[in-house]
Amino acid sequence: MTVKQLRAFLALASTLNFAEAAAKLCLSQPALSLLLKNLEQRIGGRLFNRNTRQVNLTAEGAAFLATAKTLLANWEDAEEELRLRFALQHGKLVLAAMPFFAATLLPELLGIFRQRFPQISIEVHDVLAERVTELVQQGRIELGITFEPEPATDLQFFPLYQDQFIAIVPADLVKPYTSLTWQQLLQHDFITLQQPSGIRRSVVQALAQAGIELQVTFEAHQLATVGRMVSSGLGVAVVPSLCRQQMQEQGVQCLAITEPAIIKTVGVLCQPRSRLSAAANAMLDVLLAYQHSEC
Amino acid sequence: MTVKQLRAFLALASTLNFAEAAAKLCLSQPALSLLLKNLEQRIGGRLFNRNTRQVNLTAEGAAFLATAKTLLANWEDAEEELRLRFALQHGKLVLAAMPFFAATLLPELLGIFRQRFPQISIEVHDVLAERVTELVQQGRIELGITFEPEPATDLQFFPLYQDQFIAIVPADLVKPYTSLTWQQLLQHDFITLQQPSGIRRSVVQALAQAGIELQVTFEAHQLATVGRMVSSGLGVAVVPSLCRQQMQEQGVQCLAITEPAIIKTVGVLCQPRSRLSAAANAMLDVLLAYQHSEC
DNA sequence: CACACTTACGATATTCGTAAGGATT
DNA sequence: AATCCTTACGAATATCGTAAGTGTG
Repeated sequence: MTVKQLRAFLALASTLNFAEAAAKLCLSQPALSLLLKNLEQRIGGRLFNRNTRQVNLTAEGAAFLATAKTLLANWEDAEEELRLRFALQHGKLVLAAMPFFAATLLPELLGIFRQRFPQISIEVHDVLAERVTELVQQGRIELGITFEPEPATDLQFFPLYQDQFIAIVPADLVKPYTSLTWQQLLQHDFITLQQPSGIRRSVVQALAQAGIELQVTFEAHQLATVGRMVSSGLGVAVVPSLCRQQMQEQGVQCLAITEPAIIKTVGVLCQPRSRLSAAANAMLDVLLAYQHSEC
Repeated sequence: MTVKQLRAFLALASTLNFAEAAAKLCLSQPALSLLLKNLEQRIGGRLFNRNTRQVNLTAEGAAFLATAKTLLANWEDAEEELRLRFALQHGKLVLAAMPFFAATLLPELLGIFRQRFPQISIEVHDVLAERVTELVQQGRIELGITFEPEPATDLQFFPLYQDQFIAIVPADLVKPYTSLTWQQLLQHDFITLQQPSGIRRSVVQALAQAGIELQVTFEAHQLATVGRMVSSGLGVAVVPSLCRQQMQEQGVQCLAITEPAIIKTVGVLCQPRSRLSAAANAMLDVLLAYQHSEC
């Protein structure tokens, strides 16, 4: 039984008229007639009762109709899914990254990838760490750059590097320190990102473990804003070390911070490599290559 | 995407060798090569990574493998089921019959059918004659065994036999009669089935035509009950001759009845043969064959 | 007699197998 | 050099569309 035959059956079942059905199938009406005749011969019985004046499903045809519909639907869905999979290889890669990463290291990495695979277009979702994980789990993106998550699902996590968070303080607050303790830092007003931020959660969790409760004076939605707030002398903040350059450009001072140090692993969350598209695999290679060059 | 292409993909995925896979498919090896090339072109990417020395699934091909297997399995299962249905090796037949018929002749006929077509399951609705007709008209059953209805609709009626109703009387009421007239019969208390019964309606109608009004003393819902009532000496009754054996087993006497004789045609009500399923057609043949053997 | 499905037949397109070509070990 | 996939090309097959045929209302 061929796909074409099944299409013919369904078209005729829906119209009960050879001419109409043939038009739907972009076939001449005799061609449809033959197609159906061959199908009926193959399965050993009539699917339609027909004379020159009317066409009707037989009992067997009616019983087969529902089956046939799902058969063809599954067939076409599978083909389309496969085609989409390859479409990624041909043209498009979708990934997500935490905003601070998307704004710092990612552009450079994308540049390297693009140089090697110029025919592949890339869509970047710069969304909060939690949302990155969600998108990967939902299969809406192939690669997500985020903090190391619980190793729960069947997803894989490839570490990229370990980020030791740094303190940023106003330039006029510079002292002979090369590093600060949290005790010293918290003598100043504290500025953080607003609630769902992965950076903020990391800080709060680490401090809680050290028995320190964080008092927040100012909150903002974007790191750039936090940087400006610090450079304006409103207070101090803590950010991933990856943001050092960006912060320094905004005129703040960066200092290591200890007791406790906050160290978070940043990496790539994705399906097992074998299930990734060729494009995603290539991108993952680029990301992990960066890691090695760093060592 | 054609069925043949999918078969080619699966064959090659299982062997990872063009020559072997081609042999499986009863094709030349270059033909398989072309088949796969066309498939890959159609879906826009490679399913196998191959050089002249080895063949391997791509990530996309591996992901598609499971899908492809179930696709083809479903396809072939559906086709086979349909084929079996036509070959009467599979399927279900739903029929209805008047209770007195369902309880007398029908089991024997079902046995004959089942012997010939053991793979077809049968659902019997033993319901009142009126309801039998309804079910056929509604298309909820394919065959209905009932009294000959008005020749109204587009349904067909195939007569099976003519039933001349008989009187049943208590054993102690036996007289030298071999038959009774209604006048003689109605000197005794009369027992019938309750109102919607087809048997009762037949009797009432026939008597009305002869100008006789029926006085009913006892009513019951099932023929077996009527039989017991008669054998207990409560009165007399009239039943289809088909019930003779069943009645005699209950210890009543059966006598022909005349003036008027009540003769009703019993047969099969159904759609025109061409609209029946193969199974229903076969059953109809069995039913009508019984008729001929009877003559 | 008109409409709608089927059959017939010639043209086109597809598929196939044989033979030659090319790449990898 | 041997093996195995790919490409080339002519032949067989299948499919299609036009036109004629058939049956039903």
